Amino acid sequence: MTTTETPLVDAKPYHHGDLRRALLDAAETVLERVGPGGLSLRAVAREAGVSPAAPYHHFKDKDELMLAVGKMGFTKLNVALAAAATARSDLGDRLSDIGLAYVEFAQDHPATYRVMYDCARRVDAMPDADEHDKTGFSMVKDAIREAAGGEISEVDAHLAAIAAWCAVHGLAEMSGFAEFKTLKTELGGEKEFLRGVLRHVMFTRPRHH
Amino acid sequence: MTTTETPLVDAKPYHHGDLRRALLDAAETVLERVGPGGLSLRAVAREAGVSPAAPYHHFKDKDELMLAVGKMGFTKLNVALAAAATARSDLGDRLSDIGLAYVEFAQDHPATYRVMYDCARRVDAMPDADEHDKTGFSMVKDAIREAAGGEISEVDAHLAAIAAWCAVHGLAEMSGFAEFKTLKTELGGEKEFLRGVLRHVMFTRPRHH
DNA sequence: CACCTATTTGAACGGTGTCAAGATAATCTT
DNA sequence: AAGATTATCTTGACACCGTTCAAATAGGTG
Repeated sequence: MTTTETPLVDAKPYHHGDLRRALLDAAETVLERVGPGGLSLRAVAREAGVSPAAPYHHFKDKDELMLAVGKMGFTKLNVALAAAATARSDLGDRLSDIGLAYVEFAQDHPATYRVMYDCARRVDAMPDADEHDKTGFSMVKDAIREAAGGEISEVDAHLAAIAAWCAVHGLAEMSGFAEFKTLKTELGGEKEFLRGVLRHVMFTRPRHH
Repeated sequence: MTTTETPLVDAKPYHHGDLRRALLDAAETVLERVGPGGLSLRAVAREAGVSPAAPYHHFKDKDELMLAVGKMGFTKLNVALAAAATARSDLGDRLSDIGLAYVEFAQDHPATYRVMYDCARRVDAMPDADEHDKTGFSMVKDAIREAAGGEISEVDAHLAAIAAWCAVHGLAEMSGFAEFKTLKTELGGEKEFLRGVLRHVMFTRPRHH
């Protein structure tokens, strides 16, 4: 779309063969190896087996590469959330299933998750963040309406969805903190701890009636 | 304590005069000027008017400097929270007053706030994070018990406090997102938006009775 | 074939974190 | 008070980083 309209099948356009894709994969590999702060564009190029200047024909900037990585991450996250939302929801309710999947995704790909939100913070840089968020967001909103049994106003559903999103994001970033360790063992495990917190987070009716 | 036991009054020990303090101040200045990603140790030294190698006699690493900056930030945050917790709480309840102060602190010092949690994530690097968190954390817990009118178990109060902390942290990081803009104007302002979200976040009784 | 365009390389520039050695100034010992 | 000691700061250097630009290379087109 942007540059060469990469041929969709067996993409091996010129010298290397879909370097753009290879760079994205290399970036994710290096990312989870050395963490978000230690990642260098040169290391990504090294991992992909090309010269340090090669990436500049596929991404105008290091930032643009990171942006693409973040976008990929959001796509994967939404897949995981959709899977959790459509699974059978007998044990917990759907809302806390989604929240659990969210936190577990962040725990499984911590560096990628960090890059995702480092990108998302720069609004101008993510013009179509709406598109990505909306899918996850609407799932949460639907689950909230379902949990409230229809007796919730549109704006309250929206606020509750934002609250849930914020809380789960915070939990994703802080679930590893040392202060929570004793409580986790006390409750019998990581998952039980997360469910416990989520039970408090995802309340659907505001106080003050 | 660590090095020279800096004389408490008129601290101008050797050549420059309490360079450690000057470096911390310079770091905060540069931080809020160029953002957390763009901050360089050399720029901090430049701002303080010393050579690039000078900081290495007061901090073993760039990381150690950032850690000290983060610690300072947590101290300031706790001051702000304590002020909000002890103020008259007629308009909103104490819980949402604290949450509001938290988010506003993060909005006023965005780069410092980022450094704070970048440090806090590395648990090994913040051995006494407990000390700092506990003050803010116990305030939240007390406010939760107050809001629940005493009919809340210890573990539920703990979980609710964690939930509130996570949610407010998430809100602090995402309150600037573009998706929330229309809702903000619809609700009549930033503060009203924040109160609205916090009303959903800080519920004190979990579902499933 | 020659031509053109996209891709990749190589070398270079300024900036960065960090360290070793030397210079400088405050403190300690006598 | 004078010399020895120690802490502080500067200078210079190294490797690495992001980025650019001219040259080299290779696929597509006539």
